[in-house]
Amino acid sequence: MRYGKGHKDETRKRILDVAAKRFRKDGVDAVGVAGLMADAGLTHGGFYSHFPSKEHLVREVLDTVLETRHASLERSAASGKGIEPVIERYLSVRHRDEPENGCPFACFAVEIARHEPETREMFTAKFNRHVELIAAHLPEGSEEQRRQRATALLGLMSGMLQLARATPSPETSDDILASARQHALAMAVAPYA
Amino acid sequence: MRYGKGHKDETRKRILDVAAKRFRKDGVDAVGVAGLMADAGLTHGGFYSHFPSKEHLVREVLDTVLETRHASLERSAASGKGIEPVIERYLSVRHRDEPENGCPFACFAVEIARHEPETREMFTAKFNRHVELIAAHLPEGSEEQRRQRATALLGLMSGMLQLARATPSPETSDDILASARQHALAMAVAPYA
DNA sequence: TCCTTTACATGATAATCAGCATATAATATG
DNA sequence: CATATTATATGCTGATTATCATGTAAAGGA
Repeated sequence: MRYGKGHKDETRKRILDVAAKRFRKDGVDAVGVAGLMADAGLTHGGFYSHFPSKEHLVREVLDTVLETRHASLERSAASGKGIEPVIERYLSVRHRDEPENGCPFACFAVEIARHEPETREMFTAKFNRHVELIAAHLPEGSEEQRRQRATALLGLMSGMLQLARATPSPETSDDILASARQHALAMAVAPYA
Repeated sequence: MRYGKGHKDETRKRILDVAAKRFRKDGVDAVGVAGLMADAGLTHGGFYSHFPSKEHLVREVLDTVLETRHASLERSAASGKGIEPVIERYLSVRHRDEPENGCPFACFAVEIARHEPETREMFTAKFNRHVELIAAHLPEGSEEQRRQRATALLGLMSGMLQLARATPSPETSDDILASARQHALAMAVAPYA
């Protein structure tokens, strides 16, 4: 059946949104095309008129989620409140409990290492841009020092968020988040030596 | 055909070893029982006389790899050379390029968050024990401070190793490892404030 | 009003998955 | 030497996978 103008674009965006959530929540491998389309209120066959393959969808999801994440950080940076609120939000209970809306670095880093070079290069380009943005808002140190500090900060936060998510006991998990916040904030405000 | 004494135990261990490597290299979901058994020089049918299900294998692999890792850290600790060589080895090019023999925290943290509570509790128990062992070899600070520092250290190293693995450009990846080493070593020798 | 276009549905494909039932062959035991 | 045992192989199951070919119905243009 034929639908009104712009209908296909809306549908395509809906598939992307659903995939972006489910890939982060359940993992790329665990999400099938059929289930994905069902979640979007469609049947599986139509998928291939929107995306040439699942792999293409994966790359596009990755791209948009990284882009969205970066834009969000830019807004936070523009607010002029410094990096602390960003860290607090990243290592919050809410972010731990909502991976489907959360950081793509934490969700996809391990998976991406196994994807095609093209996908990995896209990921790295966005990663570097993200690091630069964080570095620009760190106090003290040379540009290179701040870039390295920003890289370590992102690695620390992503790694700790994963560990907090893996831990079933709420108290232990909260402890991990608390340790993470403490060290991330310290790392953000000043270099070590 | 009937084999000599101890043959089945050897075979079981071989399956475990192959799985431990392939799960880390390719991810749990991407590894099928048939392929696993083929890699062990067997056919798929015999698998279920060794393990009741793939899920049981996953848990056992996790258990043994975490145990092996812990024993390795204990040996390093017993050598009396401090924590620095451990950090250097963790954030080495070799460890980055050989995930199949590497740290289970870095490989499995994201996957484990999606597994059954029982599996996650086992993981957390071994994680805590590992943190305690690292903490015991950190200089300065109260016991609680060192525990938190050890947690952050493990999160930092695991997160950075993942990012280094995701990065296709060798130079950029080496940069990430260098940043990680610098900050991990600083975090290890002294508290922040 | 008719006809073309198109967004999606339906149903089929071959491949792969975990899991299981049965067959086989060799060894340990009598 | 005969027999019972058992580790693994073979081949099946039904479910699920990604992908594709064809069908259908409605909107837009004539």
